[in-house]
Amino acid sequence: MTVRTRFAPSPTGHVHIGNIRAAIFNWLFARHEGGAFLLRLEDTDRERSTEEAVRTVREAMDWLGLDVDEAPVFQSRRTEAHRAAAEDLLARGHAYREDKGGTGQGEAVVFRMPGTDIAFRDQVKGDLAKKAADLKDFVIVRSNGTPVFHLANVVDDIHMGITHVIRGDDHVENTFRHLALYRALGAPAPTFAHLPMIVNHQGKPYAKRDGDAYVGDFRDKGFLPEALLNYLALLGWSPGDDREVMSRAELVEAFTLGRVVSSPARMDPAKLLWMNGEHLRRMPRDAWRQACDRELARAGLDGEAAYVGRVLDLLGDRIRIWTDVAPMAAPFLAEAVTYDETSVQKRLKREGVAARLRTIREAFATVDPFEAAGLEAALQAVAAAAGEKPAAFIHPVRVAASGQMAGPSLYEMLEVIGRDRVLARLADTADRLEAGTL
RNA sequence: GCCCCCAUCGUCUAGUCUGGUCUAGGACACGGGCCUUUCAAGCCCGCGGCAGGGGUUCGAAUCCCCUUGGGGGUACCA
Repeated sequence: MTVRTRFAPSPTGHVHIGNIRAAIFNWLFARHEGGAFLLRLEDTDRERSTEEAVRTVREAMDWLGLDVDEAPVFQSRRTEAHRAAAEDLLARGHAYREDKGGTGQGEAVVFRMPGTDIAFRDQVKGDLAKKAADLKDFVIVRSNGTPVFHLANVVDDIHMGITHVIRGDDHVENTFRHLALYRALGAPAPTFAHLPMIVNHQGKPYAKRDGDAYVGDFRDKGFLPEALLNYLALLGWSPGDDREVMSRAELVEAFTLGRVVSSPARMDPAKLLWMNGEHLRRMPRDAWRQACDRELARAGLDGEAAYVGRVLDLLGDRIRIWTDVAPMAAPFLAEAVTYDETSVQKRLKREGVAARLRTIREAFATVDPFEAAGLEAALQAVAAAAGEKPAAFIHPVRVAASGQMAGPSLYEMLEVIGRDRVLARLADTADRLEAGTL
């Protein structure tokens, strides 16, 4: 039998990473098994379900590369099938009508639990069982005629031919009811796998309004989809060997439900960032370049292609996330320097720095060609003549020329920034230091 | 309250099913060193864990029980 899995979100807003991880595991399993991965929008809550939200879900999936094999099923269009199933259950004595809870709003359709213990083997958690006494009858169609989640979910999974239900473990209790429903409906039950929850950086469960938790936010913050996919796949699953940085293909190849862990995992932004850097470094050079150019354009920075290429080469591995590109490249592409406050405090606001900047400016002015080797020699000579350590010049020069105390090799950086701008910045910084306007 | 699930370094995990090869391995983070007169990358070193208590056994991270802690469920929500 061909494997068929599905992701069944209710499109009520953003997709947070707990949800998308369920989609990722369903997708990985389907791809690993050579099966199909489907999407069902559980949009029966008409108040909160919007087209906008549906688009958000699909964008998040597209971005992560979770391709769907068949047209998505909209649960709201399957209401008749749900009601028909309820009628069938009623007709065969598996359900009854009752004003449960005495709402006075009419009678709901209530499913009759079989009165037997129910057990199943969860692919992640192992054998799970529930006593008949702990299993109560439940409403499947409200008194206003709308189907309840449990009914709709099961009827649609049967309709879609789902063979493996892979979902969050907040659904384990529901599974006993769903199993009873499958049996009453005369359909074979799928295999179940319940994924442990994932909690945020503070160790709290992801709530509806949890900043930082939406898939779109990760894209906006400059993460690579491959990195998020890889990181999330490793939250609750491991390949069994020491591999961590894995490509999409490697993940698909290695994924099995048996290796999913059963305890909850905490999101670690630091490790995600590290992983992003790893994937960035493995990117094909031209794609990397294109993405960098896009980042620069977005920040309103540009330059002649070859020159930008030189700058980017200089930055290289220092870029760990797309949002690093613009601020790191700015000293090379923007006319005005943006001074980093900490760097200014630490390297410029020191005794004698202004004077040293003027001295080194004089020396640099005579360096021709304005290249790394000559600049280094000049700086060494100036330091020696002044009886100071090179560092006394190196650090202030770096901040004066780039605004930051971190960056590429100093002399190469100066060479790329160019004579005119370097000399101007050294003079300007000395002026501002003396005027106290820095 | 009742029912269910979970528990290895700060974090993610390997190891648990099929007790010994585990004086518990890897990764991120952190500390130190090399490199670099910055930062990043790379390399080396270090720090750090089987929640607690009882059993079973020649032997337990691995099996059993209890406790504690965390999570989920207990809707005419999904």
